[in-house]
Amino acid sequence: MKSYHHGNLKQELIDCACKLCERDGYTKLSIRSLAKESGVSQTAPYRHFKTKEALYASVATDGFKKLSKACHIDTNKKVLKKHLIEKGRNYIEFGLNYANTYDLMFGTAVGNFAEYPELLESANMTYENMRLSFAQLADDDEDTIALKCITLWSMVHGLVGILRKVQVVGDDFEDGIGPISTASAIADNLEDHLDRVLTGLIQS
Amino acid sequence: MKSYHHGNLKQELIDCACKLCERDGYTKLSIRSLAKESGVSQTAPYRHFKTKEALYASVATDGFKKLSKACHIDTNKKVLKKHLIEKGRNYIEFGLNYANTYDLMFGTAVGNFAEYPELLESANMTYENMRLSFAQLADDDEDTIALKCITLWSMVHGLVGILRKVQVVGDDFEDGIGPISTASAIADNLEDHLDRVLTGLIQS
DNA sequence: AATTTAATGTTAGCAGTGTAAACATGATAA
DNA sequence: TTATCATGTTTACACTGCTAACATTAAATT
Repeated sequence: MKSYHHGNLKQELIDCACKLCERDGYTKLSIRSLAKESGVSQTAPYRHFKTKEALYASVATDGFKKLSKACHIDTNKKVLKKHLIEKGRNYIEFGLNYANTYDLMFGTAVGNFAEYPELLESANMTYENMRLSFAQLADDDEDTIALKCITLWSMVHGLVGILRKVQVVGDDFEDGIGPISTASAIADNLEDHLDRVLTGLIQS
Repeated sequence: MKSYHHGNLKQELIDCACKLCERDGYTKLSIRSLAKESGVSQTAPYRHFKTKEALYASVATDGFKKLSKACHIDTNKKVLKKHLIEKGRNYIEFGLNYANTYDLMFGTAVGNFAEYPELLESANMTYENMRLSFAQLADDDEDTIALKCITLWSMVHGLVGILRKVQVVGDDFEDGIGPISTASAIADNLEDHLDRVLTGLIQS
C-alpha cells in the first residue's frame, strides 16, 4: 500500500527530468509523463515547480554543477596554462557528452536566470573558478582577467556548438555543415588546438 | 470576395513565420496561429510543410541566406585579414540582432539538415565563402584551411552565445552570468578582440 | 473544348500539452 | 486535540501538432 504523500517527489522529479532531458532532449519532456513516471497524478509536480520553466531551471542547475566540477581548477596550488587547457578540454567533452543538457543550460528555455537563484549561483560558480584561475596565472587587472575569461569561455562554447553542427556525435553523420574529418581532428587534438588559439592571449 | 485558393500561401507563411520567430522566439510559434494570421484554415499550412520542423527549416534557411550575405567576402579581389575580421564582426552582429532566428539555425529545432536540401545548401554557402577567403589569404593545404574555418567560426559562434548569456541585448539585463561591462567592452571592440585571438592562427 | 487529375484548400476530430481551481489527505505546530 | 499548511488528487479549459475525409479549382490530357 503506497502512501498518499510521496515523501521525496521533488528530488525524484528532478532526477528523472535530468535523465529524460539528456536522453530525449528537453523539448520531449512533458510534466505529465514525468508525473506518470513517478507514479503520481498529472498535476502533482506543480506543488514543486511553479512552471515548466522552473523544472528546466532545476535541470540546468544540475548541469552547471556537473560542468563546474568537470572544469574545476584547484586554485590553492599553482595554476598553469596547461590546467586551463585541460579543463577547457573537459568543458568541451561535457558539452558534447551532455549535449541536450547543455542546450538547456545555454539555450533560451530558461529565460531569466535571476528568477532561479540556485541556477544563477551554479552558473556563476563555473565562471568564478575560471576567473580565479586566470588571476593566479598572471598579474592582470580585473578587466583583463574578465576579458580572458570571456574569450576562453567563448572559444570552448563555440567549439561545442560548431563541432556539433559539423559532425554528429555517434556513428551516423553527413547531415552537418563543413568538413567532418577536420572536426574530428580538432576533437582529437583539443589540447593542441586550444593551445594554439590561446597563444596571444596569455603567455605564461 | 476572396478566392478559395490563396495563391501565394507558402511564401506568405514563411515570411510571417520568420517575423514571428524572430519577434517571439520559435517556441512561441504555432502553425494554427500562423494560419489564422494568413486568413486560412488551421490545417492549410500542412499542404506546404509536412511538419512543424519543415517550417522551421524554411525559417532557418532564410536566416542562413541573410547570414551568408552579412558575411560574404568578395574573393575576386585580394582577401586580407581585415576582411575576415570585419565579416566576423558582421557575423556576431547578426547573431545578436537576430538572436531568435540564430537559435533556430544553430539549435536542435531542426534535427537533420540533410532532410532539407535548401537548408543544407544555404548553410554550406556560408562555410564555402569562408573557406575560399582563407584559401586566398594564405597558401595552405585544404586541411589547414578547414581548421582555420572551424576555428574562426567557433570563435564568433561562441562569442554570440556567451555575450548573450553575459549581457542581455537591450536595456534590461542583470540576469546573466559574469561581468556585463566586459561583455559590452568586447562587443564595442570586436575588431581588436578578433584580431588578438586570431593572432597565432594566421600571420598575413 | 471537355474531362480527368493533381494541387490546394476546409472541416472534424484525436491525442497530447501546460496550467488553474477546487478539493482531499496527512504531517506538523499550536 | 485541534488547527494549519504542505502536498497530493480530480476536473476542466484552452491550446497544440497532426491525420483523415471531403471540397474546390487550376493544370494537364484527351
